[in-house]
Amino acid sequence: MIQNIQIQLNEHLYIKDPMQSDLGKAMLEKSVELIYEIGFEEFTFKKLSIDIPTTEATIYRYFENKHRLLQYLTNWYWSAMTIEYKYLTNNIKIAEQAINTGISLMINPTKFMPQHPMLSIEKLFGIIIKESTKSYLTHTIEEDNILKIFKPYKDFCNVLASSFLVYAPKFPFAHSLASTCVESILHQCYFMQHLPSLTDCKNITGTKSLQTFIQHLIFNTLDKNK
Amino acid sequence: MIQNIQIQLNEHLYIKDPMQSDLGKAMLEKSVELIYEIGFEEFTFKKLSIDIPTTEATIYRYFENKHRLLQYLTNWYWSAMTIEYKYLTNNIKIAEQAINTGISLMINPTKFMPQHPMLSIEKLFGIIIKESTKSYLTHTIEEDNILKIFKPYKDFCNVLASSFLVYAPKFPFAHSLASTCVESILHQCYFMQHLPSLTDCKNITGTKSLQTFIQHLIFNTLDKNK
DNA sequence: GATTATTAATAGTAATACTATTATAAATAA
DNA sequence: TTATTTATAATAGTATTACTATTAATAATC
Repeated sequence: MIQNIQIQLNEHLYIKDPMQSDLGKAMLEKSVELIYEIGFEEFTFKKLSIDIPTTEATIYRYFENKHRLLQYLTNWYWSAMTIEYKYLTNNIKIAEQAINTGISLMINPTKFMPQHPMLSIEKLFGIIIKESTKSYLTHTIEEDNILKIFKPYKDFCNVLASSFLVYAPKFPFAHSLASTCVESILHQCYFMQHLPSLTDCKNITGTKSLQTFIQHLIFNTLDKNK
Repeated sequence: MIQNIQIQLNEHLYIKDPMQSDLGKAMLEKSVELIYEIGFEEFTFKKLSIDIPTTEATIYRYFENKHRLLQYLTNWYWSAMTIEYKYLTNNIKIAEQAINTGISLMINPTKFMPQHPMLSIEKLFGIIIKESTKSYLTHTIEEDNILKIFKPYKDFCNVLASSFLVYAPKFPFAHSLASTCVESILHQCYFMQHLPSLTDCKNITGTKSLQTFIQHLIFNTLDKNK
């Protein structure tokens, strides 16, 4: 586990860097709690300002809108996950083992990621499961992409795809499989909680069945293409 | 292709059945066009009322809110898809062939689904790709689920899962694989259009590469469990 | 033709998303 | 030390959104 690493994020995500002031840090901390509790649609800067406490206008001096704040949080998450994955697989020579580590990390980020003094990884994971697709399923996707807003998410998918290619160098769909796995894990977690008939995985005993399913998906697909 | 089938939808989706009046039908037709054009976040009943034309309050007499209207459209889509899948695979004895039909249908609904006098399947498919997850990633998920709002989506996943089980009766993750495939196809379509580095599939030549990827995913996973 | 029921429009309100301007505090220079 | 600049936050707004109570108009039935 890595500690005390300041994650440098895309400066288009904020107007004023929230990490540079106590008030900004409070915005991040409280926004994670509030979005986790009431959901992104119900979340407003007015409500956040009451929790901090500060004024609505002050939050607007840090973030363009609530959407950018969500992108800030998802960027932080995927940046941290990429660092953690690289760290965890650093001395692993066997590709299969690296991939399994990646699956475990994605399913149980709280077990692997270091505790953060400000951001609750558990709540952040909950936000990633429920809200993260809303950060790119928007009408501003093209502009945001030009600003490199989705780079951390792409980076994570890319390091995962690279591990797939070490295991099966001729596999022609490494990137598609990586993004499918990332999204599938998040979806299956959501379905386990809220729409259990859409999954065979159970929440009990540490989500071991989800791990098995994703292993099936990845290794059976890759084995035919080794 | 099936034609002239009136799809009966869950009555909790609307206050007044939009299919029972010309004004209601105009709401459905114009909402598909408008959501397709400007996206669900920018879509409001006020804007829709100008397009129809009618008043905002009148639309509220048909739908509780814009969220229910989105759920109405996604329910219509998955109901129609389930009917179409059952029709297309009706006389197919070979499970592999049925599954391949399902994949084709999901990737190219416009090729298989009958033209609809009111709803543009092409635009509706675009809405499904970009907006459909927003119909269940909400804080009202539990209440909505009790009202059986997600039944058509579950039904489609279930018929797909059933085909998987005909092909590989011992496979323990048929439902997870079905929901993963459905979501993966929609995601890969979105990534092809907007974030191509997250996929290996290309939009050109009729999305054949996506078909190949999903076939890989399904059959390699199922083959090991036959 | 009168009564009842259905449906749509008018006219609102509270909350949301945002911004221009002012006030306050901190940092630096004279 | 005081004056000046700079950075930061609060005040006080506005336009839009989401929604509703009430009234008006139309159609159906007695």
